[in-house]
Amino acid sequence: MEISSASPKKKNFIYEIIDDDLQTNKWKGDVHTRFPPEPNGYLHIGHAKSIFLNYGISEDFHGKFNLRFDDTNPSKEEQEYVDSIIEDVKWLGADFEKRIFFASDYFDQMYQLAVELIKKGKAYVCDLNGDEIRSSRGTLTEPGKESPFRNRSIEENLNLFQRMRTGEFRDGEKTLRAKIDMASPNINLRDPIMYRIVHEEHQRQGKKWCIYPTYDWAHGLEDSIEKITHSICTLEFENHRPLYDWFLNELGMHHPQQIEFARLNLNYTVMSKRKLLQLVKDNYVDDWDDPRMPTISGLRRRGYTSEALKDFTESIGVAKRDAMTDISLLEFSIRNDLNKRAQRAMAVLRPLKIVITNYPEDQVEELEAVNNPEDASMGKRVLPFSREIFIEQTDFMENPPKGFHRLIPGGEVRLRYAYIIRCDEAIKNETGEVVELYCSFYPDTKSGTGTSTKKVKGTIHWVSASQAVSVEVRLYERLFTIENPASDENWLSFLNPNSVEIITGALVEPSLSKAKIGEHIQFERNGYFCVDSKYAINERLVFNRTVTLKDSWRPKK
RNA sequence: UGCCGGGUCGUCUAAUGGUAGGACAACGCCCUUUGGAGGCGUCUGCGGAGGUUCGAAUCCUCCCUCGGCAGCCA
Repeated sequence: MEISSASPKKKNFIYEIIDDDLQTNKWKGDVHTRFPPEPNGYLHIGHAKSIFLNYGISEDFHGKFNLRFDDTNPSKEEQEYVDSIIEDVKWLGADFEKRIFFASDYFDQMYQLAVELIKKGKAYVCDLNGDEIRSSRGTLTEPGKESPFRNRSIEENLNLFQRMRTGEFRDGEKTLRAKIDMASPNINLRDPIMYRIVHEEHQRQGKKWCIYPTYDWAHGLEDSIEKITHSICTLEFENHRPLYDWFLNELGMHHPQQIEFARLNLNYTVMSKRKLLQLVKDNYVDDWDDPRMPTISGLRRRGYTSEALKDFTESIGVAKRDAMTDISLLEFSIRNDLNKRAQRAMAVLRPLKIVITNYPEDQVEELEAVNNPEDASMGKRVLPFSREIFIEQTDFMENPPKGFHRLIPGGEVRLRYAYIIRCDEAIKNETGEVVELYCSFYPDTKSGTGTSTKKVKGTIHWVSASQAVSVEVRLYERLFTIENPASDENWLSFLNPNSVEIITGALVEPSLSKAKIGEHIQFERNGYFCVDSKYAINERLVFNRTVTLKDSWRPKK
């Protein structure tokens, strides 16, 4: 636990801004942030960065944090997304207490404020259609043309706007626009649209409305109504800030400060909701929570912990420069976390049978194994050992490269927690494939006895044949084969065909038969795994590989 | 040809006129009954050119370069 000080330590440029505001008493000591997702998809790790940033600020400065759904577009939003977002935000540990809000609950208020703007002569109803508005907006280098409806009387605007609301017009027939400056070098200020007509049922408001506010009009109002002090968003809204400020200034309302930071980009994946939706809809992945997805739900199912996600977002920092973060930083965070909390177990992914020829036929020994060498309080367990065991196929090589420390013909290796064995004979099938090993063991080399005079380079994991439990294991690789798939319009062609490998004949030690859904376990020498929540049928266990162990072994030439 | 915002090790990020540092990655070595973990070490960076200054990543000028913006999406 850290000692909280009046002025939290400087973490990034946003903390500096807030520090200054506190110094100058700009907000009378208040710090109030929010996370404002649109419920049009599942949250991803980029959202986690924003959530931890906003929630972290509220914690560090003893302020408040709101969860607010920016549900202003009924054609894209669904209740399923609202539910998943609430679950994910809670799972991340961002405590919004009772402060969960919906922009749609402010629609009446927003409507009244729009009327107010019309009365000030700062907004007008425009009859131009979409094409006409676009063509009259001008270009990046040329000013736009003023709408012929720009100078309607206040009375006419009031009347028309009211009739827009009551459903007298068809979709797209009219809009309400702010009257700002069609020649502004900032295109967002060229009489932006505040309301559009959409005859569509809203997931929370039903058929109450057929006009819906646009982001630019709505967002500042939402922040203002909730008395947000620091409205933190991503860089692409930088050009919208003058408009955010314009609306709030004209209305003379509480005026939060918008601050932009660079969104998270991770290599070898995509982060836009549109692309993630396409992966789901077109069945390139199983669902939003597919363990290969960068979604919060996907990462959770994959075995990531919220603590690791938080640690990751803190380690990458917050700044204004566009960045492409290497996935290895994320992997470091999860390994670091799981190393401390995951119980160890023996699991053989691709079994190779060994018969220990000098071990008694019917004998079963119980060997003691530590559950976590990092944490003695996690205790010990018992492993059965017998004449027939399985080891990893990759732990035996007939013609090993230099530096190979595992089993080779005539070579010796230690079986973790058990004995040192020697490989006497490799049995092959008709195609020359090694299918079984005959080995002998040295009785005085039992782990923990200290009676062994032998030294071996390698220690390998194993499971006892008769007690092992058969499970399914899913190994995941990066979803895309290139670092930045989003930069290519043929991004789907870079999907990794080997992003998941399903192994049905893996064998694990018997203690794992009691493993619970979501439990994190390290398969020694293999990686961190997590009991899957979806694929398991009946008694069958399915393990997702969260991440491999760091592997410093490189065959020398 | 417009406006806005950026450019510091391979990656991410500090330094706020005073020794360019950390983390990840990589590579060595040590240790190890997980080729895990841990320990030690090495490597590599201020986009460029001028200027101000005793002193510049930091201030000024110019250049180069990258990103965003022309939805009735957010």
